[in-house]
Amino acid sequence: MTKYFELISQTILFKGLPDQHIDELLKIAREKDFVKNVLIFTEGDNGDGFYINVEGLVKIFKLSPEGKEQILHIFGPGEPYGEVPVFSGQTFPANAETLSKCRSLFFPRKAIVNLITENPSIALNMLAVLSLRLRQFTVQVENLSLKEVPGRLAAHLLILSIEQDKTDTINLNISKSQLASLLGTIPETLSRILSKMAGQNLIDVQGRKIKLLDIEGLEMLAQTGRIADIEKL
Amino acid sequence: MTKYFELISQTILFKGLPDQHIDELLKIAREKDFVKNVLIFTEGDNGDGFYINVEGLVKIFKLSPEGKEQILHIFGPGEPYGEVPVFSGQTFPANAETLSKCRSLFFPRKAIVNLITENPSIALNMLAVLSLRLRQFTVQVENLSLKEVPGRLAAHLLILSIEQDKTDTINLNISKSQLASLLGTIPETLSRILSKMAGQNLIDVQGRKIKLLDIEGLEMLAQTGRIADIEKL
DNA sequence: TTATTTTTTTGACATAAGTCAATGCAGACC
DNA sequence: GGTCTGCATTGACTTATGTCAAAAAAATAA
Repeated sequence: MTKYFELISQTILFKGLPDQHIDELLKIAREKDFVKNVLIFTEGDNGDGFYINVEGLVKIFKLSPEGKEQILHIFGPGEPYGEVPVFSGQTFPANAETLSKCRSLFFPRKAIVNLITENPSIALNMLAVLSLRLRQFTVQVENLSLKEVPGRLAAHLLILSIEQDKTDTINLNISKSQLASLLGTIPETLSRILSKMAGQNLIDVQGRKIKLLDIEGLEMLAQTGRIADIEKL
Repeated sequence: MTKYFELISQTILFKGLPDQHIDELLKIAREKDFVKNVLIFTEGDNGDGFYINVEGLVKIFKLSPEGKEQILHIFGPGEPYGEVPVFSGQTFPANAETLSKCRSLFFPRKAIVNLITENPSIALNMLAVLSLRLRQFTVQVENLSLKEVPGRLAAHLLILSIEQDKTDTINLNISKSQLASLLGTIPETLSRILSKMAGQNLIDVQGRKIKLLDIEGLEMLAQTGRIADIEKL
Protein backbone atom coordinates (compact mmCIF):
# COMPACT_ATOMS: atom_id res chain seq x y z
CA MET A 1 0.00 0.00 0.00
CA THR A 2 2.95 2.31 0.47
CA LYS A 3 2.78 3.16 -3.23
CA TYR A 4 -0.24 5.27 -2.33
CA PHE A 5 1.58 7.25 0.36
CA GLU A 6 1.96 10.30 -1.86
CA LEU A 7 -1.66 10.25 -2.98
CA ILE A 8 -3.17 9.83 0.48
CA SER A 9 -1.05 12.56 2.02
CA GLN A 10 -2.34 14.88 -0.70
CA THR A 11 -6.06 14.19 -0.29
CA ILE A 12 -8.05 16.92 1.35
CA LEU A 13 -9.18 14.47 4.02
CA PHE A 14 -5.68 13.82 5.31
CA LYS A 15 -3.64 16.77 4.11
CA GLY A 16 -1.19 17.98 6.72
CA LEU A 17 -1.21 14.82 8.81
CA PRO A 18 2.15 13.61 10.16
CA ASP A 19 3.74 10.72 8.26
CA GLN A 20 3.16 8.11 10.93
CA HIS A 21 -0.59 8.70 10.79
CA ILE A 22 -0.56 8.29 7.03
CA ASP A 23 1.25 4.99 7.55
CA GLU A 24 -1.43 3.83 9.96
CA LEU A 25 -4.12 4.78 7.50
CA LEU A 26 -2.45 2.85 4.71
CA LYS A 27 -2.39 -0.19 6.97
CA ILE A 28 -6.16 -0.29 7.27
CA ALA A 29 -6.83 0.54 3.60
CA ARG A 30 -8.02 -2.08 1.13
CA GLU A 31 -7.50 -1.82 -2.61
CA LYS A 32 -10.67 -2.17 -4.72
CA ASP A 33 -10.78 -2.43 -8.50
CA PHE A 34 -13.87 -1.80 -10.59
CA VAL A 35 -14.65 -2.03 -14.28
CA LYS A 36 -16.74 0.58 -16.08
CA ASN A 37 -20.39 1.18 -15.07
CA VAL A 38 -20.27 -0.74 -11.79
CA LEU A 39 -22.41 0.24 -8.81
CA ILE A 40 -20.03 0.64 -5.86
CA PHE A 41 -22.82 1.27 -3.39
CA THR A 42 -26.48 2.20 -3.61
CA GLU A 43 -28.78 4.41 -1.60
CA GLY A 44 -29.80 2.66 1.59
CA ASP A 45 -26.70 0.46 1.86
CA ASN A 46 -25.00 0.38 5.23
CA GLY A 47 -22.13 2.85 5.42
CA ASP A 48 -19.46 0.57 6.80
CA GLY A 49 -16.58 2.57 5.38
CA PHE A 50 -15.56 5.22 2.90
CA TYR A 51 -13.40 5.41 -0.22
CA ILE A 52 -10.59 7.46 -1.65
CA ASN A 53 -10.43 7.28 -5.41
CA VAL A 54 -7.07 6.39 -6.96
CA GLU A 55 -7.80 6.32 -10.68
CA GLY A 56 -10.81 6.70 -12.95
CA LEU A 57 -14.05 8.61 -12.36
CA VAL A 58 -16.88 7.86 -9.93
CA LYS A 59 -20.26 9.55 -10.08
CA ILE A 60 -22.49 10.09 -7.04
CA PHE A 61 -26.15 10.41 -8.00
CA LYS A 62 -29.75 10.12 -6.93
CA LEU A 63 -32.70 8.74 -8.88
CA SER A 64 -36.21 10.16 -9.00
CA PRO A 65 -39.13 7.71 -8.82
CA GLU A 66 -39.43 7.93 -12.62
CA GLY A 67 -35.74 7.08 -13.00
CA LYS A 68 -34.41 10.53 -13.84
CA GLU A 69 -30.86 10.87 -12.61
CA GLN A 70 -29.40 13.83 -10.73
CA ILE A 71 -25.62 13.70 -10.46
CA LEU A 72 -24.43 15.20 -7.17
CA HIS A 73 -20.67 14.88 -7.69
CA ILE A 74 -18.11 13.35 -9.98
CA PHE A 75 -14.91 12.36 -8.22
CA GLY A 76 -11.48 11.85 -9.79
CA PRO A 77 -8.14 10.58 -8.39
CA GLY A 78 -7.31 11.68 -4.86
CA GLU A 79 -10.87 12.56 -3.89
CA PRO A 80 -12.70 10.92 -0.97
CA TYR A 81 -16.32 9.80 -1.29
CA GLY A 82 -18.91 7.92 0.74
CA GLU A 83 -17.68 9.42 4.00
CA VAL A 84 -21.03 10.85 5.05
CA PRO A 85 -22.64 7.81 6.71
CA VAL A 86 -19.43 6.63 8.35
CA PHE A 87 -20.00 9.02 11.24
CA SER A 88 -23.72 9.50 11.22
CA GLY A 89 -23.90 5.71 11.46
CA GLN A 90 -26.61 5.66 8.86
CA THR A 91 -27.01 4.41 5.32
CA PHE A 92 -25.66 5.97 2.13
CA PRO A 93 -27.91 8.82 1.00
CA ALA A 94 -27.08 8.33 -2.70
CA ASN A 95 -25.63 5.89 -5.24
CA ALA A 96 -22.06 5.58 -6.51
CA GLU A 97 -21.20 4.21 -9.95
CA THR A 98 -17.95 4.09 -11.91
CA LEU A 99 -17.80 6.07 -15.14
CA SER A 100 -14.65 4.26 -16.25
CA LYS A 101 -12.29 1.54 -15.15
CA CYS A 102 -11.54 2.55 -11.61
CA ARG A 103 -9.44 1.89 -8.54
CA SER A 104 -10.28 3.10 -5.04
CA LEU A 105 -8.95 2.54 -1.54
CA PHE A 106 -11.53 1.43 1.02
CA PHE A 107 -11.26 2.45 4.68
CA PRO A 108 -13.45 0.39 7.05
CA ARG A 109 -15.57 2.30 9.51
CA LYS A 110 -14.33 0.64 12.70
CA ALA A 111 -10.67 1.12 11.94
CA ILE A 112 -11.22 4.78 11.18
CA VAL A 113 -13.17 5.38 14.37
CA ASN A 114 -10.42 3.72 16.41
CA LEU A 115 -7.76 5.79 14.73
CA ILE A 116 -9.62 9.02 15.41
CA THR A 117 -10.13 8.18 19.04
CA GLU A 118 -6.37 7.89 19.39
CA ASN A 119 -5.51 10.89 17.23
CA PRO A 120 -7.84 13.85 17.58
CA SER A 121 -5.95 15.82 14.94
CA ILE A 122 -7.26 13.43 12.29
CA ALA A 123 -10.77 14.29 13.44
CA LEU A 124 -10.14 18.00 13.06
CA ASN A 125 -8.98 17.36 9.53
CA MET A 126 -12.07 15.42 8.71
CA LEU A 127 -14.31 18.00 10.31
CA ALA A 128 -12.77 20.52 7.96
CA VAL A 129 -13.48 18.27 4.97
CA LEU A 130 -17.09 17.72 5.83
CA SER A 131 -17.47 21.45 6.40
CA LEU A 132 -16.06 22.05 2.96
CA ARG A 133 -18.46 19.57 1.40
CA LEU A 134 -21.29 21.30 3.17
CA ARG A 135 -20.14 24.59 1.69
CA GLN A 136 -20.07 23.08 -1.79
CA PHE A 137 -23.62 21.88 -1.35
CA THR A 138 -24.66 25.33 -0.20
CA VAL A 139 -23.36 26.66 -3.49
CA GLN A 140 -25.07 23.89 -5.45
CA VAL A 141 -28.41 24.60 -3.80
CA GLU A 142 -27.95 28.25 -4.64
CA ASN A 143 -27.11 27.40 -8.24
CA LEU A 144 -30.08 25.12 -8.69
CA SER A 145 -32.60 27.52 -7.25
CA LEU A 146 -31.24 30.98 -7.97
CA LYS A 147 -29.74 30.61 -11.42
CA GLU A 148 -31.06 29.41 -14.75
CA VAL A 149 -29.25 26.79 -16.78
CA PRO A 150 -27.02 29.20 -18.79
CA GLY A 151 -25.83 30.72 -15.51
CA ARG A 152 -25.10 27.34 -13.98
CA LEU A 153 -23.23 26.29 -17.10
CA ALA A 154 -21.14 29.46 -17.16
CA ALA A 155 -20.32 29.07 -13.48
CA HIS A 156 -19.34 25.45 -14.06
CA LEU A 157 -17.07 26.30 -16.99
CA LEU A 158 -15.33 29.01 -14.97
CA ILE A 159 -14.76 26.60 -12.08
CA LEU A 160 -13.29 24.07 -14.51
CA SER A 161 -10.97 26.70 -15.97
CA ILE A 162 -9.68 27.41 -12.46
CA GLU A 163 -9.37 23.73 -11.54
CA GLN A 164 -7.52 22.95 -14.75
CA ASP A 165 -5.50 26.13 -14.43
CA LYS A 166 -6.19 27.18 -18.00
CA THR A 167 -7.63 30.39 -19.34
CA ASP A 168 -8.23 29.18 -22.87
CA THR A 169 -9.29 25.62 -23.67
CA ILE A 170 -10.79 23.41 -20.98
CA ASN A 171 -11.71 19.75 -21.04
CA LEU A 172 -15.09 18.52 -19.77
CA ASN A 173 -13.73 14.98 -19.18
CA ILE A 174 -17.31 13.72 -19.00
CA SER A 175 -20.03 13.32 -21.61
CA LYS A 176 -22.41 16.16 -22.28
CA SER A 177 -25.32 14.08 -21.03
CA GLN A 178 -23.54 13.68 -17.73
CA LEU A 179 -22.77 17.37 -17.62
CA ALA A 180 -26.47 18.04 -18.17
CA SER A 181 -27.38 15.88 -15.20
CA LEU A 182 -24.72 17.57 -13.06
CA LEU A 183 -26.27 20.93 -13.92
CA GLY A 184 -29.76 19.66 -13.12
CA THR A 185 -31.05 19.69 -16.68
CA ILE A 186 -31.35 17.43 -19.76
CA PRO A 187 -29.04 16.91 -22.78
CA GLU A 188 -31.37 18.70 -25.24
CA THR A 189 -31.43 21.87 -23.18
CA LEU A 190 -27.68 21.78 -22.62
CA SER A 191 -27.05 21.30 -26.33
CA ARG A 192 -29.21 24.30 -27.24
CA ILE A 193 -27.55 26.52 -24.66
CA LEU A 194 -24.07 25.51 -25.74
CA SER A 195 -24.80 26.50 -29.33
CA LYS A 196 -26.47 29.71 -28.19
CA MET A 197 -23.40 30.63 -26.16
CA ALA A 198 -21.19 29.73 -29.11
CA GLY A 199 -23.30 31.95 -31.34
CA GLN A 200 -22.61 34.85 -29.03
CA ASN A 201 -18.88 34.14 -29.17
CA LEU A 202 -18.71 33.35 -25.48
CA ILE A 203 -17.27 29.89 -26.11
CA ASP A 204 -16.16 27.59 -28.89
CA VAL A 205 -17.22 23.96 -28.57
CA GLN A 206 -15.11 21.12 -30.03
CA GLY A 207 -16.49 17.87 -28.65
CA ARG A 208 -15.44 17.70 -25.03
CA LYS A 209 -13.01 20.59 -25.41
CA ILE A 210 -14.40 24.05 -24.88
CA LYS A 211 -12.52 27.23 -25.65
CA LEU A 212 -13.45 30.16 -23.43
CA LEU A 213 -13.55 33.19 -25.72
CA ASP A 214 -15.09 35.80 -23.44
CA ILE A 215 -14.27 35.25 -19.77
CA GLU A 216 -15.85 38.52 -18.75
CA GLY A 217 -19.09 37.69 -20.52
CA LEU A 218 -19.14 34.27 -18.87
CA GLU A 219 -18.59 35.81 -15.47
CA MET A 220 -21.47 38.17 -16.06
CA LEU A 221 -23.65 35.25 -17.13
CA ALA A 222 -22.65 33.27 -14.05
CA GLN A 223 -23.56 36.27 -11.92
CA THR A 224 -26.90 37.26 -13.38
CA GLY A 225 -27.79 33.78 -14.57
CA ARG A 226 -29.87 35.15 -17.43
CA ILE A 227 -28.69 34.72 -20.98
CA ALA A 228 -31.18 37.38 -22.06
CA ASP A 229 -29.01 40.05 -20.46
CA ILE A 230 -26.12 38.98 -22.62
CA GLU A 231 -28.10 38.70 -25.83
CA LYS A 232 -28.95 42.37 -25.68
CA LEU A 233 -25.34 43.30 -26.38
CA MET B 1 -24.87 29.35 32.03
CA THR B 2 -25.89 26.19 33.87
CA LYS B 3 -29.52 27.00 33.11
CA TYR B 4 -28.75 25.87 29.59
CA PHE B 5 -27.39 22.48 30.63
CA GLU B 6 -30.56 20.67 29.64
CA LEU B 7 -30.76 22.38 26.26
CA ILE B 8 -27.13 21.83 25.30
CA SER B 9 -27.14 18.18 26.25
CA GLN B 10 -30.16 17.75 23.96
CA THR B 11 -28.73 19.42 20.85
CA ILE B 12 -27.77 17.09 18.08
CA LEU B 13 -24.23 18.46 18.16
CA PHE B 14 -23.59 17.33 21.73
CA LYS B 15 -26.16 14.63 22.35
CA GLY B 16 -24.74 11.72 24.26
CA LEU B 17 -21.73 13.56 25.64
CA PRO B 18 -20.80 12.92 29.31
CA ASP B 19 -21.88 15.61 31.76
CA GLN B 20 -18.41 16.95 32.44
CA HIS B 21 -17.94 17.77 28.77
CA ILE B 22 -21.23 19.63 28.70
CA ASP B 23 -19.99 21.61 31.71
CA GLU B 24 -16.81 22.51 29.88
CA LEU B 25 -18.81 23.61 26.88
CA LEU B 26 -21.04 25.82 29.00
CA LYS B 27 -17.93 27.48 30.40
CA ILE B 28 -16.83 28.70 27.00
CA ALA B 29 -20.30 29.70 25.82
CA ARG B 30 -21.40 33.33 25.56
CA GLU B 31 -25.02 34.46 25.67
CA LYS B 32 -26.12 36.67 22.76
CA ASP B 33 -29.46 38.45 22.48
CA PHE B 34 -30.90 39.79 19.24
CA VAL B 35 -34.04 41.73 18.34
CA LYS B 36 -36.11 40.91 15.26
CA ASN B 37 -34.60 41.19 11.76
CA VAL B 38 -30.97 41.47 12.85
CA LEU B 39 -28.10 40.12 10.76
CA ILE B 40 -26.10 37.79 12.99
CA PHE B 41 -23.45 37.19 10.37
CA THR B 42 -23.15 37.70 6.64
CA GLU B 43 -21.60 35.73 3.80
CA GLY B 44 -17.86 36.31 3.79
CA ASP B 45 -17.52 37.03 7.52
CA ASN B 46 -14.79 35.19 9.35
CA GLY B 47 -16.09 32.05 11.01
CA ASP B 48 -14.64 32.60 14.47
CA GLY B 49 -17.25 30.51 16.20
CA PHE B 50 -20.67 28.90 15.93
CA TYR B 51 -24.05 29.28 17.62
CA ILE B 52 -26.68 27.18 19.30
CA ASN B 53 -30.08 28.79 19.25
CA VAL B 54 -31.92 29.08 22.56
CA GLU B 55 -35.13 30.88 21.63
CA GLY B 56 -36.70 32.46 18.55
CA LEU B 57 -36.11 31.66 14.87
CA VAL B 58 -33.00 32.25 12.75
CA LYS B 59 -32.99 31.97 8.98
CA ILE B 60 -29.91 31.03 6.96
CA PHE B 61 -30.08 32.37 3.40
CA LYS B 62 -28.18 33.35 0.30
CA LEU B 63 -28.83 36.29 -2.02
CA SER B 64 -28.66 36.29 -5.80
CA PRO B 65 -27.03 39.30 -7.51
CA GLU B 66 -30.53 40.69 -8.15
CA GLY B 67 -31.36 40.34 -4.48
CA LYS B 68 -33.60 37.29 -4.67
CA GLU B 69 -33.37 35.35 -1.45
CA GLN B 70 -32.99 31.59 -1.12
CA ILE B 71 -33.55 30.35 2.42
CA LEU B 72 -31.35 27.34 3.18
CA HIS B 73 -32.57 26.58 6.71
CA ILE B 74 -34.69 28.00 9.48
CA PHE B 75 -33.44 27.08 12.94
CA GLY B 76 -35.44 27.02 16.17
CA PRO B 77 -34.47 26.42 19.82
CA GLY B 78 -31.80 23.78 20.43
CA GLU B 79 -30.44 23.83 16.89
CA PRO B 80 -26.81 24.66 16.06
CA TYR B 81 -25.92 26.93 13.15
CA GLY B 82 -22.83 28.56 11.66
CA GLU B 83 -20.65 25.55 12.48
CA VAL B 84 -19.44 25.00 8.92
CA PRO B 85 -16.54 27.47 8.71
CA VAL B 86 -15.36 26.81 12.25
CA PHE B 87 -13.44 23.78 11.06
CA SER B 88 -12.71 24.59 7.47
CA GLY B 89 -11.19 27.80 8.82
CA GLN B 90 -12.96 29.75 6.14
CA THR B 91 -15.66 32.38 5.96
CA PHE B 92 -19.41 31.89 6.35
CA PRO B 93 -20.94 30.66 3.07
CA ALA B 94 -24.33 32.29 3.77
CA ASN B 95 -26.11 34.92 5.84
CA ALA B 96 -27.96 34.52 9.15
CA GLU B 97 -30.80 36.79 10.22
CA THR B 98 -33.25 36.63 13.09
CA LEU B 99 -36.94 36.19 12.22
CA SER B 100 -38.00 37.16 15.73
CA LYS B 101 -36.58 38.25 19.06
CA CYS B 102 -33.86 35.72 19.62
CA ARG B 103 -31.27 34.34 22.01
CA SER B 104 -28.31 32.17 21.02
CA LEU B 105 -25.23 30.78 22.72
CA PHE B 106 -21.95 31.55 20.98
CA PHE B 107 -19.01 29.12 21.10
CA PRO B 108 -15.67 30.66 20.06
CA ARG B 109 -13.60 28.74 17.55
CA LYS B 110 -10.38 28.51 19.56
CA ALA B 111 -12.02 27.18 22.69
CA ILE B 112 -13.84 24.53 20.70
CA VAL B 113 -10.69 23.43 18.91
CA ASN B 114 -8.87 23.10 22.23
CA LEU B 115 -11.68 21.10 23.73
CA ILE B 116 -11.75 18.70 20.80
CA THR B 117 -8.02 18.16 20.91
CA GLU B 118 -8.40 17.00 24.50
CA ASN B 119 -11.59 15.00 23.98
CA PRO B 120 -11.78 13.09 20.71
CA SER B 121 -15.27 11.80 21.49
CA ILE B 122 -16.61 15.32 21.07
CA ALA B 123 -15.13 15.33 17.60
CA LEU B 124 -16.82 12.08 16.67
CA ASN B 125 -20.11 13.57 17.77
CA MET B 126 -19.59 16.61 15.64
CA LEU B 127 -18.53 14.54 12.66
CA ALA B 128 -21.83 12.74 12.91
CA VAL B 129 -23.70 16.04 12.95
CA LEU B 130 -21.97 17.41 9.92
CA SER B 131 -22.61 14.14 8.13
CA LEU B 132 -26.27 14.48 8.93
CA ARG B 133 -26.37 18.03 7.61
CA LEU B 134 -24.71 16.82 4.46
CA ARG B 135 -27.38 14.19 4.09
CA GLN B 136 -30.10 16.81 4.48
CA PHE B 137 -28.51 18.89 1.75
CA THR B 138 -28.38 15.86 -0.51
CA VAL B 139 -32.12 15.57 -0.12
CA GLN B 140 -32.59 19.29 -0.71
CA VAL B 141 -30.60 19.17 -3.93
CA GLU B 142 -32.71 16.25 -5.05
CA ASN B 143 -35.89 18.13 -4.20
CA LEU B 144 -34.84 21.25 -6.06
CA SER B 145 -33.77 19.48 -9.21
CA LEU B 146 -35.91 16.37 -9.40
CA LYS B 147 -39.26 17.61 -8.18
CA GLU B 148 -41.57 20.43 -9.19
CA VAL B 149 -42.94 22.89 -6.68
CA PRO B 150 -46.11 20.93 -5.73
CA GLY B 151 -43.92 17.92 -4.96
CA ARG B 152 -41.53 19.95 -2.85
CA LEU B 153 -44.44 21.50 -0.98
CA ALA B 154 -46.07 18.13 -0.30
CA ALA B 155 -42.75 16.72 0.92
CA HIS B 156 -42.28 19.73 3.19
CA LEU B 157 -45.77 19.44 4.68
CA LEU B 158 -45.25 15.75 5.39
CA ILE B 159 -41.93 16.45 7.12
CA LEU B 160 -43.61 19.13 9.24
CA SER B 161 -46.36 16.71 10.22
CA ILE B 162 -43.70 14.27 11.43
CA GLU B 163 -41.68 16.95 13.23
CA GLN B 164 -44.77 18.33 14.94
CA ASP B 165 -46.01 14.80 15.56
CA LYS B 166 -49.48 15.56 14.21
CA THR B 167 -51.47 13.82 11.54
CA ASP B 168 -54.13 16.47 11.14
CA THR B 169 -53.42 20.18 11.51
CA ILE B 170 -49.87 21.49 11.23
CA ASN B 171 -48.46 24.96 11.82
CA LEU B 172 -46.12 26.59 9.30
CA ASN B 173 -44.68 28.92 11.98
CA ILE B 174 -43.24 31.11 9.21
CA SER B 175 -44.85 33.40 6.65
CA LYS B 176 -45.87 32.00 3.30
CA SER B 177 -43.32 34.22 1.55
CA GLN B 178 -40.61 32.62 3.65
CA LEU B 179 -41.98 29.18 2.91
CA ALA B 180 -41.85 30.05 -0.80
CA SER B 181 -38.18 30.97 -0.52
CA LEU B 182 -37.44 27.80 1.45
CA LEU B 183 -39.02 25.79 -1.37
CA GLY B 184 -37.04 27.68 -3.99
CA THR B 185 -39.98 29.52 -5.51
CA ILE B 186 -41.93 32.80 -5.16
CA PRO B 187 -45.04 33.72 -3.12
CA GLU B 188 -47.35 33.95 -6.16
CA THR B 189 -46.55 30.43 -7.29
CA LEU B 190 -46.90 29.05 -3.77
CA SER B 191 -50.27 30.76 -3.37
CA ARG B 192 -51.60 29.27 -6.58
CA ILE B 193 -50.40 25.79 -5.70
CA LEU B 194 -51.86 25.95 -2.20
CA SER B 195 -55.30 26.80 -3.59
CA LYS B 196 -54.96 24.13 -6.27
CA MET B 197 -54.15 21.51 -3.64
CA ALA B 198 -57.03 22.76 -1.51
CA GLY B 199 -59.35 22.45 -4.53
CA GLN B 200 -58.37 18.80 -4.80
CA ASN B 201 -59.13 18.25 -1.13
CA LEU B 202 -55.55 17.39 -0.33
CA ILE B 203 -55.26 20.12 2.28
CA ASP B 204 -57.28 22.85 3.95
CA VAL B 205 -55.51 26.18 4.44
CA GLN B 206 -56.35 28.49 7.34
CA GLY B 207 -53.66 31.17 7.49
CA ARG B 208 -50.52 29.52 8.84
CA LYS B 209 -52.42 26.40 9.90
CA ILE B 210 -52.79 23.69 7.31
CA LYS B 211 -55.03 20.68 7.72
CA LEU B 212 -53.79 17.58 5.93
CA LEU B 213 -56.88 15.92 4.45
CA ASP B 214 -55.34 13.26 2.22
CA ILE B 215 -52.01 12.00 3.50
CA GLU B 216 -51.81 9.29 0.86
CA GLY B 217 -52.38 11.78 -1.93
CA LEU B 218 -49.72 14.05 -0.48
CA GLU B 219 -47.26 11.17 -0.29
CA MET B 220 -47.93 10.34 -3.90
CA LEU B 221 -47.41 13.97 -4.85
CA ALA B 222 -44.15 14.11 -2.89
CA GLN B 223 -43.00 10.97 -4.71
CA THR B 224 -43.86 11.79 -8.28
CA GLY B 225 -43.58 15.52 -7.87
CA ARG B 226 -46.20 16.17 -10.55
CA ILE B 227 -49.57 17.56 -9.65
CA ALA B 228 -50.89 16.48 -13.05
CA ASP B 229 -50.83 12.85 -11.97
CA ILE B 230 -53.10 13.69 -9.08
CA GLU B 231 -55.47 15.86 -11.07
CA LYS B 232 -56.41 12.95 -13.28
CA LEU B 233 -58.16 11.23 -10.41
C1' DT C 1 -12.81 -0.85 -43.60
C1' DT C 2 -18.07 -1.49 -42.57
C1' DA C 3 -21.58 -2.13 -39.26
C1' DT C 4 -23.75 -1.09 -34.98
C1' DT C 5 -24.57 1.30 -31.04
C1' DT C 6 -24.46 5.43 -28.36
C1' DT C 7 -24.37 10.30 -28.01
C1' DT C 8 -25.59 14.70 -29.70
C1' DT C 9 -28.25 17.84 -32.21
C1' DT C 10 -32.50 19.80 -34.16
C1' DG C 11 -37.47 20.72 -34.56
C1' DA C 12 -42.28 21.16 -33.03
C1' DC C 13 -44.82 21.41 -29.07
C1' DA C 14 -46.55 21.54 -24.07
C1' DT C 15 -46.23 23.40 -19.63
C1' DA C 16 -44.49 24.90 -15.18
C1' DA C 17 -43.23 28.75 -13.20
C1' DG C 18 -41.56 33.55 -13.24
C1' DT C 19 -42.79 38.78 -14.05
C1' DC C 20 -45.60 42.69 -13.64
C1' DA C 21 -49.42 44.97 -11.83
C1' DA C 22 -53.57 45.48 -9.28
C1' DT C 23 -56.44 44.31 -5.59
C1' DG C 24 -57.75 42.33 -1.17
C1' DC C 25 -56.85 41.38 3.61
C1' DA C 26 -55.07 41.51 8.24
C1' DG C 27 -52.68 43.03 12.16
C1' DA C 28 -50.26 47.07 14.24
C1' DC C 29 -50.58 51.51 15.74
C1' DC C 30 -52.49 56.25 16.44
C1' DG D 1 -63.00 53.69 15.16
C1' DG D 2 -59.76 54.71 11.18
C1' DT D 3 -55.24 54.64 8.82
C1' DC D 4 -51.17 52.39 7.51
C1' DT D 5 -48.01 48.85 6.27
C1' DG D 6 -46.76 44.37 5.13
C1' DC D 7 -48.50 40.05 3.36
C1' DA D 8 -51.40 37.30 0.35
C1' DT D 9 -54.07 36.60 -3.62
C1' DT D 10 -55.52 36.96 -8.46
C1' DG D 11 -55.12 37.89 -13.46
C1' DA D 12 -52.74 38.52 -17.91
C1' DC D 13 -48.62 37.61 -19.99
C1' DT D 14 -43.74 35.92 -21.04
C1' DT D 15 -40.28 32.71 -21.00
C1' DA D 16 -37.27 28.97 -19.83
C1' DT D 17 -37.14 24.40 -19.97
C1' DG D 18 -39.07 19.83 -20.33
C1' DT D 19 -41.19 16.14 -23.69
C1' DC D 20 -41.38 13.52 -27.76
C1' DA D 21 -39.59 12.18 -32.07
C1' DA D 22 -36.33 12.06 -35.71
C1' DA D 23 -32.01 12.95 -37.89
C1' DA D 24 -27.05 13.57 -37.63
C1' DA D 25 -22.67 12.73 -35.73
C1' DA D 26 -19.47 10.26 -33.10
C1' DA D 27 -17.75 6.38 -30.81
C1' DT D 28 -17.24 1.48 -30.62
C1' DA D 29 -17.15 -3.09 -32.26
C1' DA D 30 -16.76 -6.55 -35.84
